[in-house]
Amino acid sequence: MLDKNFDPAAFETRLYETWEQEGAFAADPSRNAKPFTVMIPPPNVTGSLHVGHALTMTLQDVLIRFRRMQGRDALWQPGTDHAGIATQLMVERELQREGTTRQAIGREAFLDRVWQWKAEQGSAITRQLRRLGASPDWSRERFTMDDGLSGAVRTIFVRLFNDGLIYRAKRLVNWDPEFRSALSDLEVEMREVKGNLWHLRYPIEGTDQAIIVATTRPETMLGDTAVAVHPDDARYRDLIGKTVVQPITGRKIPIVADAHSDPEKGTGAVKITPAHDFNDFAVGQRHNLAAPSILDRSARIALAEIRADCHPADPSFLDSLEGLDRFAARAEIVAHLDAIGALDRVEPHTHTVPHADRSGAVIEPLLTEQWFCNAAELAGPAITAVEDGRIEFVPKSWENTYFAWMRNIEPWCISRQLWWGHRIPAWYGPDRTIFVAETEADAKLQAEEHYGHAAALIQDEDVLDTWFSSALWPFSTLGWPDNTPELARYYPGDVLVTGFDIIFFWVARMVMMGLYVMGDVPFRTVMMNGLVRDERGQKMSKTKGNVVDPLALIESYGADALRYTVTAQSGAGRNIKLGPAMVETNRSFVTKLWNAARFCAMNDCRPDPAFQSGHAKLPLSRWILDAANRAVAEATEALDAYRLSDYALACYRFTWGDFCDWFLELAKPGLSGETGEARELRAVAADVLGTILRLLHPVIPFVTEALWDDFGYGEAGSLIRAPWPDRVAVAGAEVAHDEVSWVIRLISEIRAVRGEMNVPAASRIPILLRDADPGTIARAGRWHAEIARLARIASLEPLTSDMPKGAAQAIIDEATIILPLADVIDLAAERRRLASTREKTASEAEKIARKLANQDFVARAPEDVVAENRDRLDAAQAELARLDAALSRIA
RNA sequence: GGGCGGUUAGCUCAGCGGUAGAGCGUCUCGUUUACACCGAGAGGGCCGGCGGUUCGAUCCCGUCACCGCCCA
Repeated sequence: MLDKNFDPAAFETRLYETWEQEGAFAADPSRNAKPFTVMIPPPNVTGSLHVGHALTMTLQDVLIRFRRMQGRDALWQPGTDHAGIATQLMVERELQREGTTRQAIGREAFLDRVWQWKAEQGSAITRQLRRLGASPDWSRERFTMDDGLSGAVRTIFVRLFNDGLIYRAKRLVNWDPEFRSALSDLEVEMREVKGNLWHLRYPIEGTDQAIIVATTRPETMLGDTAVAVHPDDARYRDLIGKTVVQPITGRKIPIVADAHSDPEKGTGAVKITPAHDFNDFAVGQRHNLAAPSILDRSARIALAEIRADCHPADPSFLDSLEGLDRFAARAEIVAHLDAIGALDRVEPHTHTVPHADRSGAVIEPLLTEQWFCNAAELAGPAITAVEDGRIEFVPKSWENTYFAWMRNIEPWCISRQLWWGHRIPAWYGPDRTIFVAETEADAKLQAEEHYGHAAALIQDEDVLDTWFSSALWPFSTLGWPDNTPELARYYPGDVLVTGFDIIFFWVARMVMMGLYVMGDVPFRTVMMNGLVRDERGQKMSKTKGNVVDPLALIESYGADALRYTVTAQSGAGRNIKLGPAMVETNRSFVTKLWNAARFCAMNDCRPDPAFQSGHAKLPLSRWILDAANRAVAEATEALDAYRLSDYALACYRFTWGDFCDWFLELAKPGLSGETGEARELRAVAADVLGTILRLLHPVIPFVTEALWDDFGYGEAGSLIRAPWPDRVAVAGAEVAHDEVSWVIRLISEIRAVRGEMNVPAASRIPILLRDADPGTIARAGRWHAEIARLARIASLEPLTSDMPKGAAQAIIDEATIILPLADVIDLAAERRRLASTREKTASEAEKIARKLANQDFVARAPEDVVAENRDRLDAAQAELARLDAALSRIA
């Protein structure tokens, strides 16, 4: 006997271990089956499961379990990403607590510590994925720093370098001064910050005039090499070409005309600091300006590069700035300018400031030598692949975002000044000649050839952007560059599921690398999932304190309830709102299924291998089997089209609305006993329950597998591999459908009238049918017991004598249902009820009549639409007549 | 400033040329061979505004408003 409620804690771990131990998640390249491949977007190894993971991983698991049941050789490739910055930060913090630093212990010892950390704590997220019920092939788990994957990184770096697609250059990059590393554009987050617009007076040489420039970053003025005005700005036309004297450094700099300067903003004149601003850098290039840096790698003032050109009025002030933090320097400079009368005014100003998305530090554009990847070149084929449909986005509108970014892609800065990551396979000779090779030995050979003798080489200190290795994931995990059976079979994959927030990190770069290395796209479909928000639609954040912990939700309501909730909420690509209340609500569906099964078990509805659903005879059997067919079709179509919420809802409707509310209720009395009919009903109940369990397994794997086992549909833990249900031809489905639908409508009508007339639930009333066809009367006779029970009536017979006094009436098709309620009926209320129904029907009829009276409609609308409206008008008018008759009877 | 998406029942969302839907919430009734994490019933909508196309518009087009996101 099953417990009254499903207790997830009692099943989840055990079932999961059974699956995993029996190899149920494993792909098998030797199997003769079509593969279905999903590459997990590898979560950060430092991460722990958040609701975003819960969403995207659930959706992937639904897809993979569905295809696995369809008999596909399903590979869901799991693993984690070494997350250079995040992981290094984690371990550095540990060291800090121990009172040491990575510099103090050295690179090698530090890397040992990171690996140690990874061994001890790097599997949190994979453990948590197990709690969620995710079913990737753990035996193939990979880590981006594994030997094989690291080898792939080196091989591809060398190949790209030799093809001229990777190069070293001194360019302005996004610099994280806290972390002291370059970052890519994508790792920078623009945040709105309240600041000031400082209006500064720059004297014009040889006059007593000054030009007022507006800036949000006064400290960078030390590196100014020009002032720019708009060429069409009449206010400044005469000043173009003149020289101004930078108030602190005394450097003489030109006023240049450049369209970068916006006449509407500030004063229309801006100072140009090429080494500390991306726009200014471009202006500098157009006007051949020098680009001296005035900040070091920790964003402290460094005067070395400007010393030579300085003629400060106050040298001691300038000297006092050396080594100051940029924000301290800002305060000093503003105060000094104010003191010397160079501060015109200060205007509060909100502007966007780049921040490092990991460390949170304000990004400093800094001129440094870095490795770059020519992304524009790689983007070409990646754009074509989406244009010509080799890759499709779901929903399609995301393709625009992809195109927009890809068509304006900037060189990708791939070097990071970190220790944890793939060390760049480049070595420098004594004269800084670069030798790029997969191994140091190769590099030495190259150097020997180059110099004519052996030379001492020093390897580049830097490592690669983590996303460089992630971009190779779809093939590096399959053994590339070796020609493994896995690579041949599982590349390209079928679908990549991910949030739109990493469309550029993941999708774009994997497509570029896949095409470059493999000559083929990495996946056919990109399914975008939305962002998870809290119950009020707010973005979750630690500072807001509205973060929902999926593990706590699993703890409280079970993994199935969480999985069902996120799946049902996940419209294609839209944001989903999630909170405990929603999961709690959806848990009731899991409970409902559990209880329906419990009821079946109590009535001995067990799977009967001899039963053939196609041979069912009872209309009720045929009706539910036919409805099951429709549910199977709907669910399958929805899954095929990646409409996972439609899939979840279709299963819900069928299970709750058809199976529980009507089939089980109508079948109840007929289930017991040893008649053939009872046996058939039990077999049908078990058969349909089996279909439901299979349909729902991808989304709620635990409860379905527990029931599968309990009912003996298959061996313990075998639902995960059970075949996906197919439609089964049901004899007489249409007739059964008409018949049972009529019964349902009749019961519903009677219930509605009872409800509105406040007939006590306990009172069993007789029902009469007026004007009913013989067929209807026969039907009513066949279903008498069921109707009597569910509509709580005493009898159901055709009206043969006079109309009883004080009766409520309702219309069903040609017949009028009569509920004699002489004692209890409120005639006025009944008249109101009938009149209101009449009103609705009349207005409906009038609307259709008006439509049909329109000659244009009749002439131009498709014939079937016109015919349909004629039918509807006939029906409405007939019903109207019956309602009028009913009304006149109680007038 | 450029682009994308949204605006449908109190809430969350489906629908997307031809009869406006679901779940939750609300109200009423209810212990009847599973389930109160339940059952039965009811109420609730000028489908954001204004134009246009069409025989017909929640749906297509234009425009405006508001909201969200991305890129400058």
